[in-house]
Amino acid sequence: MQTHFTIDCVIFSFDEGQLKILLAERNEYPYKDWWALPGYFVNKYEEMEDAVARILLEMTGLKDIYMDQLAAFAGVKRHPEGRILTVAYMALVQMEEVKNKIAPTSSYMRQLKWFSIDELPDLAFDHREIIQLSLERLKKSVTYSTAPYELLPTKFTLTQLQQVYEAILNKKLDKRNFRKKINNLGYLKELNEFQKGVSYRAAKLYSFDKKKFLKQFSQD
Amino acid sequence: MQTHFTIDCVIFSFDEGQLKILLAERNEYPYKDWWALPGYFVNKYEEMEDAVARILLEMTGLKDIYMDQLAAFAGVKRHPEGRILTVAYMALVQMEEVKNKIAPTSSYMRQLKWFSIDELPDLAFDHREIIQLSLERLKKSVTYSTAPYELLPTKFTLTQLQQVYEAILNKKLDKRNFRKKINNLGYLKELNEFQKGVSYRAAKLYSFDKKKFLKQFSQD
DNA sequence: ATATAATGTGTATTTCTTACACTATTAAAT
DNA sequence: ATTTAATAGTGTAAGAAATACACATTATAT
Repeated sequence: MQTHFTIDCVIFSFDEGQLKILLAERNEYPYKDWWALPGYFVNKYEEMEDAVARILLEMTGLKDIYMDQLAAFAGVKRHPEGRILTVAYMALVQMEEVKNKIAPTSSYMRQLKWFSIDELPDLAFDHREIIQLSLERLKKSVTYSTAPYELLPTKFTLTQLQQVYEAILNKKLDKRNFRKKINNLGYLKELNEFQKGVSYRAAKLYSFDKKKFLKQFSQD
Repeated sequence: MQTHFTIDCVIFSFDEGQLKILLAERNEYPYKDWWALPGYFVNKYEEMEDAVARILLEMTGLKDIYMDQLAAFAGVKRHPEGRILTVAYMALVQMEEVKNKIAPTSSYMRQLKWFSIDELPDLAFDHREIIQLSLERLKKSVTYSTAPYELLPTKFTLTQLQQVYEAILNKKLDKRNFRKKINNLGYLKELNEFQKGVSYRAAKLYSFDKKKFLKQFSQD
């Protein structure tokens, strides 16, 4: 009637035109030496969301990360020593902000590494299934959540935004149609700034107006 | 590092043109005499889904009920005696099938009663929040899940179907536009049967072709 | 000056969404 | 037999959104 209680995080970022997930190499049985989602036990007097924030801070060095609960996984056979219930969360970070952090190690985790979502290794426990669910959730929410903008820097080009959409939806989009749609969203701000450091025509930068976004979706 | 583990069910049905939820009157502290979602502890060696099925059978007398996990609720302060993690599920039943069951009672539950969703009593714990979430989930999924058909008898009229949509979406729909859309779904079967026992023109009956439905949604 | 690599733009077609009102059918009441 | 009451069932036009599709523009590097 009691169960162990952990949280696991599917931490996404966007880099080199691809969605990536941060995985940890386990240094503990079961599944020693396997790759797994970062996660850990929730403390007795700790709120679940605080535990997620704690893990995210430990893994990425960042606070106030976008997070969204996916589901609870509680299979009796998930762990050989009896039920360990895990609540899976999805988190989104900007690669720029985490790239230069020193990956922490610990007794139970040998290293952290970003994997492209189409080059994932074999995974411990039911973590493959959790990732599958997170990808579906991300796909469904792409047009009515802030997800794409959580994955991009605050100033981004429309091409970058399109690439994020394409990575999440896992299909190519038409450039002109995409821009037409984007223009009608009403919560993107065209800046008077341009991309720098590229050896070709610099693209205009845009920013995301979260207030306007929230206003739109609160009316429905 | 361990927690109590329960499941709670938001059991919906459709009756008298309204969505209804089955609630239990508690006979135990805390929240003695309050109304609450039906739920109970998950046994040590019992799969979570089996526990849900067990509760649903107990409350409705039915097996093989549609169920869908909503989310985990794990607030430290949910229960005065310490964390009780609950995984909330949404279930959908046909009122006809449960109407004549004898509502069970037990030491911890005084009675069961169906409440219309806009006449809910005060609720124990965070159950109001759980119901809120279930309503939003139901709304989002109405067009791409089998939800409307789980709430209706196997043979139903288009007016009944429209009423279910209206109850879920909480708004009136135009009859002609609704029927036009429904006609294009491709997974409804027009039967050569008519409503009986009404004192006005009898409406044609339709049935839901789950196979066709699944085929359509597996291609996306 | 030229080559390169990506940016940025318009139109025609089709599909979907919305708004809107009357006739048809059945049972019950007279 | 006729009338009444209640719901079933039906089409069209206008507007909005989605789709398919190709080329001139601009900044940098050589």
